[in-house]
Amino acid sequence: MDDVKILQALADPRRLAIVQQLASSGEVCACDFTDCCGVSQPTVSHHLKVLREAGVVTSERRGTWIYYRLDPKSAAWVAKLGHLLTAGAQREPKRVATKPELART
Amino acid sequence: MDDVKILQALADPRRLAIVQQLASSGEVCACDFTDCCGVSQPTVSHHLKVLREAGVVTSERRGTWIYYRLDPKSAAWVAKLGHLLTAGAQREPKRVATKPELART
DNA sequence: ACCAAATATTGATGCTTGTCAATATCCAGG
DNA sequence: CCTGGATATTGACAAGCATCAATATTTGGT
Repeated sequence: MDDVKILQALADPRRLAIVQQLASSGEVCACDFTDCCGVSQPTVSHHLKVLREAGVVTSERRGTWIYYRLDPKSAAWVAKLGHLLTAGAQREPKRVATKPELART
Repeated sequence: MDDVKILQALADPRRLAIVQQLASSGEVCACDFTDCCGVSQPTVSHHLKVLREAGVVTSERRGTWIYYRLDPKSAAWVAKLGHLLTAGAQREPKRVATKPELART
């Protein structure tokens, strides 16, 4: 599970919309994303592929339709990153010399 | 604060490295990122600009040096997204007909 | 076996982005 | 006010990416 791949997958307006719809619905048919994104079918297919290969979503075929849902592992990773950042944002600056060798005398 | 902008800012190996170093150190001088990223000084400056304009980091000038830290607001937003995704990943599929108008008879 | 609907792939195109060399700007000290 | 170090900007280039039209593939039903 590549860290940057997950962020790259989320860093697109259509894909973020897809992911947000998945988060609220739990499971969505691929054909329903065409409306949500206002973009052609091949483009939706492309975006779903990016999300799939990044491990953000999983797909399950049921008949002609393919249903998508969020992958818990990458979701957990994003949450972990969120905690890391919020913790880091509150941290007191390490006074352990950011740049010791160049410190003015 | 643009949602996608934040993710786009984080979705780069160098910038993620910068952000992670900030998370662990709390505050870092701009000059220290040159080593960490293995990339030229103008490129580091460019990445810091992207992070700044996305609201991911804040900068404070002290003499010749400029110190960077994480912005709590965007950090909180990432955490919120993480929670949204983890919650959505566990949700039971809405049985509220994903595609009612096309349902087979 | 054939048809229709859902999804995927291909190929082409225009836009965005990461990178660097060169140069410019800002700041503290002498 | 000039010099040296830190950071920013500019310009150029290559690589990546989102998008679509056209086409291919898969699947269930008849």
